[in-house]
Amino acid sequence: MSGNPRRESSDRRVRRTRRAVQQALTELILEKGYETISVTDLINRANVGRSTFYAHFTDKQDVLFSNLDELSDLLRLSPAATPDTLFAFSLPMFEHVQERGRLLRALLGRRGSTAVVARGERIIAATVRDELLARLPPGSGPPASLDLVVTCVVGAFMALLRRWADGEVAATPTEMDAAFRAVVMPGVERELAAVHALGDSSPAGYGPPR
Amino acid sequence: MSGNPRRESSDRRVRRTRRAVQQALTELILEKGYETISVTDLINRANVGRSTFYAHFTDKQDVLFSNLDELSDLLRLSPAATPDTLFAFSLPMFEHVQERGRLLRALLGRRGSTAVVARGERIIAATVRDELLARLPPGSGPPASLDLVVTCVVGAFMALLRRWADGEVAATPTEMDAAFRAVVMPGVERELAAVHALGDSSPAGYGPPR
DNA sequence: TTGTTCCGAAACAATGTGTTCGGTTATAAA
DNA sequence: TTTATAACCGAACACATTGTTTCGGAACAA
Repeated sequence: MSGNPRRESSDRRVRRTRRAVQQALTELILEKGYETISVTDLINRANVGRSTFYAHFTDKQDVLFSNLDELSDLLRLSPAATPDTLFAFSLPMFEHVQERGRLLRALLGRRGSTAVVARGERIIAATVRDELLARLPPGSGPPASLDLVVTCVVGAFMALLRRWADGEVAATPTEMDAAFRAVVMPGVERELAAVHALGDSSPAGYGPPR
Repeated sequence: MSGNPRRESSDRRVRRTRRAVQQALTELILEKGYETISVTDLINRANVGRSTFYAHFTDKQDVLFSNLDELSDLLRLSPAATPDTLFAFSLPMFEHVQERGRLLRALLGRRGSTAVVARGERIIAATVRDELLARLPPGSGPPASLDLVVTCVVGAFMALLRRWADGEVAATPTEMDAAFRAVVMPGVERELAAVHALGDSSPAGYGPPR
């Protein structure tokens, strides 16, 4: 039993221990990738007793998440702060990933953690959903297709981000953002227009462009 | 040393053993999901000795792939067979996943195998790439943005497929296909038109829709 | 029938996980 | 400064998983 004591402890020893483990994790991620790291690796690198580790963290994943809490806040940028452009998160996100450098790239790429990707996916999905909802006629409820559109958009974005983090593509954040928008925006705007035209929340009017 | 002896053995015992293990795997996947299955689980369920298992397969993953070889062929449908409509694979794919029922859904969903998803991703990416290349002016080489577009499209498709396999969305294959096309096609067509208009392979003319 | 090949069982080393416990030491508070 | 306390270490433990090896016996193709 331990988990995350939300706030920093007053005892210097626990701060020391927690930081040592967290830092050991990021070092090891960069060296061998997240999945192959064992708790034994972690405590050796951190110079921390086994029992001590389990007094602070339940898991390898627990350490990872304790490191990612700050990041979650950073991801939650501009939910509807700029209501003029859709998907405002895209460019800042690519930029942020580039700045934070190797760690984030290691976590998002192929040798990274499924859990981190899933977490990011959830946060971005919520953001996209909110943005789209704000663009819909206020009266009607969310159209049935909303979640599918959100899934598409987030899927495309995360795929770009993952490939980019893997270094398989050489491009600037601006180029990545442009590619994302170029593929996704026309379809989304057309969707929004269709819903507005129908007035009602009846969403079945897709049909292939044919 | 064993791996996959491409063809069926003539020895009945070998066939018997391999099938038992393969079937045990699919049963266990449906019961507990792929990731948590251990080799020990497998040999207990299959009633097969430990040494026997390793005489036939190198790995848990080896068993999985031996089961999936047929599937790979099924995925490789209509690469350019119907040059009139883009992304012809989409609808048949959704339909196929629905027909094949629980096993494929279990493999693709959240509790499924990363390896399977990655494999499917690669195959579909190759298909999408070929389709788009066929639509480009024949003289010029592939524009630099091609791979990004492919990544977007495949990312959106796989995200839809995964969510659907997870049962989080109740929709028919036709509806899924329609959602996919509605989001993705307008942007892709606009891209293609842009490249055609520029005549040359210079692809930098994106720019956010602003 | 006969020689080959496969099979099951058991034991094995190696590695990892999560827990417990007694002794030591740093820390915060008095 | 003293002191009670909470955190630490390290070793040992039980347990699970993996992949290898070695048998005698049984099924198989010819």
